[in-house]
Amino acid sequence: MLDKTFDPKAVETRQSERWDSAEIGKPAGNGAPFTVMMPPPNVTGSLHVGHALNHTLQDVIVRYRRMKKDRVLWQPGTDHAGIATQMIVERQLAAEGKSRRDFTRDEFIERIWKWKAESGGAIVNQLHRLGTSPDWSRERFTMDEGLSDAVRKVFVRLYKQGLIYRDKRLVNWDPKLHTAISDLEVEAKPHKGSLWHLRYAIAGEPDRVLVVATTRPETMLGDTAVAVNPEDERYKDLIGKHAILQLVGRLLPIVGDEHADPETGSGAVKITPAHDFNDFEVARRHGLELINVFDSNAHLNDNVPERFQGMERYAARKAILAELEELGVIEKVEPHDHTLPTGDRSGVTIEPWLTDQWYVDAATLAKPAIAAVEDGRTRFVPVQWEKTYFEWLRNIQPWCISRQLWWGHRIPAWYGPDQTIFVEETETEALAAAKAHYGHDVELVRDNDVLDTWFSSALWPFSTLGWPEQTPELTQHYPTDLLVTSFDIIFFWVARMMMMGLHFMDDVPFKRVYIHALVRDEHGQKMSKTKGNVIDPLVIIEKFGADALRFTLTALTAQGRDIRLSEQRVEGYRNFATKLWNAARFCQMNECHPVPGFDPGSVKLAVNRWAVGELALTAGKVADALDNLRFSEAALGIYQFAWGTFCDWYLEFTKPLLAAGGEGAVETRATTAWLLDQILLLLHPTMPFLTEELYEKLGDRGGHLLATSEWPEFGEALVDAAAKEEIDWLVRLISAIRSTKSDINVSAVVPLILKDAGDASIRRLNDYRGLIERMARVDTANALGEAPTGGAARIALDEMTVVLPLAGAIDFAVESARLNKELKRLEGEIDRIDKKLGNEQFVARAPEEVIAEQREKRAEYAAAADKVRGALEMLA
RNA sequence: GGGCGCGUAGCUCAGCGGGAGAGCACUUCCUUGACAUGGAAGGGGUCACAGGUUCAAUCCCUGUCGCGCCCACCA
Repeated sequence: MLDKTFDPKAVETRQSERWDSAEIGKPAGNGAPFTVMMPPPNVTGSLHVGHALNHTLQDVIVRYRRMKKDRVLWQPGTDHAGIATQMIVERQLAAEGKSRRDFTRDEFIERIWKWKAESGGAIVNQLHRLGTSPDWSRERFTMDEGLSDAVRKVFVRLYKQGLIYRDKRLVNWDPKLHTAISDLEVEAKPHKGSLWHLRYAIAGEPDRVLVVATTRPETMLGDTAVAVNPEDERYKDLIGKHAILQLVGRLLPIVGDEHADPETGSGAVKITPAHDFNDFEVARRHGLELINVFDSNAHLNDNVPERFQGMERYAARKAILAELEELGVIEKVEPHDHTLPTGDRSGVTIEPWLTDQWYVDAATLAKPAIAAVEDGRTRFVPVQWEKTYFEWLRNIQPWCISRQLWWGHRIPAWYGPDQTIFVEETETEALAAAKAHYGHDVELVRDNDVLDTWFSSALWPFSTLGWPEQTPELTQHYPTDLLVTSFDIIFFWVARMMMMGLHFMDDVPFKRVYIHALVRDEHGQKMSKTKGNVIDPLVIIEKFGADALRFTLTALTAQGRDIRLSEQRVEGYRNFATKLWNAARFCQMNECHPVPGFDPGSVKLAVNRWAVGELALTAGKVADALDNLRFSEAALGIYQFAWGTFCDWYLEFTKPLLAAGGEGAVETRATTAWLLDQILLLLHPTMPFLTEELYEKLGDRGGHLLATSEWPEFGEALVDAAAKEEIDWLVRLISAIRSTKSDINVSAVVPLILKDAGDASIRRLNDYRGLIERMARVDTANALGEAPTGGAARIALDEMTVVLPLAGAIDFAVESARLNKELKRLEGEIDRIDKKLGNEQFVARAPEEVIAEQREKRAEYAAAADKVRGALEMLA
């Protein structure tokens, strides 16, 4: 016998172990391949609710496809997360009073690997708790040997194809982490700053001054020009002359450039080509000098007057403003709201800085990636994300892929004595190439930088399948079928996988991309550690069970809206698990055991024919929802059937049939067991633990659910229109009786029931209502043998048998309920029209005939309402 | 400055061209045997607002208001 309640903890541990030993994640069978690439979580990560959502959705689909007998591969793994991981270990060192610089590069990397071995796998274990079922035996890490090999090959090929190159240009420099970062890793943070208006003297024009506005006075030391708009009448004549930068005694050419907007500031703008992306372009156009004034810490370097050298950037600002003040050239200072570029990892303000870095020619790689979505080889769900994707790819900038870190894939480039670059997969090959180039052996120095983490993740869909080897997995599982991820990494990851996949595999990496919502906190804020508003899925699992969490996340996943997770919701769905558990318990107590070879098409009783038909419809609905990635629809569909149809109606209808015994009971037992089984199967993708446990306990099927069952598919054949009509009628009838609570009905019916019963246990009048409900069910169940005609029905309730002329009462109940409803609707309409006619705006703006029409409608409704009232009175 | 999305019951949210829904909360009742993590009944909604299209609009179109997010080099 099953326990009285479902105990998730015990079940989850046990079933997890069963699944692991059965290796349910391994691709099995000869079905069509179905492949899903797990977005590799950072090794530094710990399970947050976003992972929980992401992996639940994938697991739902993957389990569903396995039940459909596809050959499913769900490829798991973790990402080495360059900066994040290095930061963790550096923080550990800092706690010991050391820094990365106290170690050699190799020692430091050794230390990170050690950290990974000890605590890098936490997230994988946590995913286990959720019941996720990827093929753990194929788990990969972006820095493991095979994937690193793929990274080197890709880098070398792209370099030789001219799609990777080294360039000196402005990068986003993080002065705290001492590395370049890509545009995507820069966040614009709002900042309340000041705008300083400064007067510049003009060389040879003692009477003129030029006012220039800036938010960053400290960069003045690197100014090499002032730009004005060539169309700007105020300054046109100054073009070609020079402004005087008094601080350093430098002459700044005044150039005419479109970049200067006459509407903004004073219309004249200072040009600092080495520290501003726009100014850099201006300098290119006008051949201006570039003066770099910062070192890697964003402290002033030797290119500035000695008194400023070594100053931190904000200290320098103060010092410079003080001097300007003294010079009396500050025209005015305005408060100024703007945004500051901020490093997403370090949180410090990013400095545009002139360095040599490696770049990917993203614009070229983007073209096929755009085309593939345009022609539908890859589809986004929901489709509106395609717009975001296109927008970004069509305006894509070169991708800066080098990072001045130690943890990551070291760039396979070597420099000769004269700085000639040799890009090869190994040092040996580089040396050979150098020998060929120079004609003799030379010493090479390897590039110190590592690659952006996203470079290796971009290869994930084929590198994990064994590329560059032509493995059977690669042939069979690429392109993959589905990628499930959230919108915030469409650019970081999805777009780049598209580019790399198309370039190296000549096909899209995935046919569908499902973009799910972000899980937010109760205020709709993105959850983050710094805000301290994180809901820990492990705590939820502990409290309500993994199934309840999974079901909640699935039920809340509708398109186009973020998820605000509440614990109450999880609690509600935990109750659903309990409900189902108890339904199973009921089946067990009533000896409703699965009958081998049971044919749902063969049942005879109307109630059973109805139930199997409803189940078939539900199965179709759920499958359709899952096929189209409408997760909430799938979850709620099965919920509704299991609780609303099966528990609330079917089990109640059939209680008397079971009690009566005979052939009807035999058929009903078999049907009940079968229905419960089908519910378990339909629910399995969302609630794997509960369903697996019940499946195991309710029958001996010789193995776990995925191995020994199939997804229920019945088509329309099981739907018996006559049975459906009959039982639906009963359901409506009973509902109508229930909802008719007027004294007349209760008092009209109850005495009839009680006349011959005299049951001493019924004491209070309020009991009557419960009795009616019960009776109605007994009645209908008994009536199932013969078509309910609305005539006198036999009522059996325990030992008491009452014959009563229910028909009149029932008809009355139904009719009055209908009329009441109709009346309510009509009165609502009248109200609505009255409000409309009372609305000044409407009366003022609507044409005469529209108003007349409304008046007419009102009269019609009023007349109809009167009729209904009359009918109700007659009934009474 | 562009783009996307959202405003449906007290709260969190599904839904959608023809009967306004779920979970939780609330009110009343129910220890009869699957389940009080339950059962039954009920209250509560001009589906943000205003126009338009339609026989019919919460749903489609336009505008307004409010909210959120993404992208963007404006001193």
